[in-house]
Amino acid sequence: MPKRKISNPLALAVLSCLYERPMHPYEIGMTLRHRSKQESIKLNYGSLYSVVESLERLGWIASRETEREGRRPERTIYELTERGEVELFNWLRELLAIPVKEYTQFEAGLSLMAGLAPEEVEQLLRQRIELLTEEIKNMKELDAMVPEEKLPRLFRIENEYWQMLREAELAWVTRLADDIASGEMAGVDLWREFIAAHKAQREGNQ
Amino acid sequence: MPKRKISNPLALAVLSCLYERPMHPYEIGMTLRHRSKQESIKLNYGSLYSVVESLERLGWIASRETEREGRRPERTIYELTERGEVELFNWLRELLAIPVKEYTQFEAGLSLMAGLAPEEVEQLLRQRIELLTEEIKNMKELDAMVPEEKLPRLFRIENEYWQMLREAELAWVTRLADDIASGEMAGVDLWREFIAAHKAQREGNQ
DNA sequence: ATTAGAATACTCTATTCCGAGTATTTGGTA
DNA sequence: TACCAAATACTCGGAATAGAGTATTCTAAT
Repeated sequence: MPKRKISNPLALAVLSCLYERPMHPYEIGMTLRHRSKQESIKLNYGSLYSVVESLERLGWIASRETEREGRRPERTIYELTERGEVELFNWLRELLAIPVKEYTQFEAGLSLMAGLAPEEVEQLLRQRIELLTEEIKNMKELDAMVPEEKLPRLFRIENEYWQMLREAELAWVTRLADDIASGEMAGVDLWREFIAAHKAQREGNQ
Repeated sequence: MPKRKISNPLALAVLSCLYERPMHPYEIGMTLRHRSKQESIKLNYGSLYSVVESLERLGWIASRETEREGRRPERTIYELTERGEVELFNWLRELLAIPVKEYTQFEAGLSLMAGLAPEEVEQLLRQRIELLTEEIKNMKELDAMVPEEKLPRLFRIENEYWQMLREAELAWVTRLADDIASGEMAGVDLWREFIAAHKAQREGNQ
């Protein structure tokens, strides 16, 4: 798959807002905030304006008019072009249908965790378990505060996804911590010795 | 938590290589490739060199010597400073212990999927299911090719994590697709009507 | 009547990031 | 022995990003 012309998901959110009706960038930002989309699509104003500029350059959106109220800064109102509409839906289809590899911080940590002693890794994972547990609890509480009639499942599906991922992670990390502690993970002794030897060697060199 | 001075995980990988012994950047890159770390930490040469520069500016690594073999380009060999060693381990601890929110492409897609008709979403999710199934199968096959004695669990833990996440996603997406198809997800009719109405309105406007 | 603070609506700049490109050398093969 | 692909070791420039900063206006309390 050839790389997208523009890849920041914020641009997709912009297109999707303009599909509803023409807006100026700040209004787009507010709309996304009110719908809590900024929890699944990173929104900051610097990016918003540069993304809008890119979309205009690509001809996916066009500025319809600029207006001003009182002496407030001018606002440029954009609308979706036909081209933009096509791209919006194709992009959305691609995101839903095609899994892509993404790099996470935790994955990076895991891939280098062999540099820390097993006991310490276990303790760090225990801390993660606590934090994850709390985070999940909070998410569920927040979720429960808004009834289904107010906000149907369709509009919190990204939340459901995120919760599910965190729960899966929690279960896995718990197992891993236990396996390290119990020695169920083979080679923990070698690991410990290796760390000790390495540390000694480094200290010797100084 | 105050934002890190340098946040690209590639920098962490660099530090961790230099903890073993002094190297030049290209060698760091090769080391990471040979250990398949580029599957969990995005590696490209542009970033590698700029990250090394940043680390030197921060004083976490220092250039020890520059040498050349034959008429090949010069290579600068870097070593970890004491400060760098401290930062390496603190960073690693943080990554393991503290969960951070990360934005994924799929999440973005989910949060805007209401713009597509339910039938189409279902079909797209089915496609995702197929691709995920295949990806998981491939990962497992690749994994099975190297025996545990050759590469202990400790060194493929990031793989195990990734596989687990994909499997969790697969199960969840399958349920979601089924719920949309069966009408188990409440409000699918409203959703369908809403899309049709919106489309009609847009066409009317043109 | 005044003023603090939130909201409005961006703009600017400093990094960071990434892909493509470059120039040499080595190794294998025809 | 001539040649080509792969490996070596980067460099460069442009695009993307993030966060802080700016200037105005509205609101609500003192």
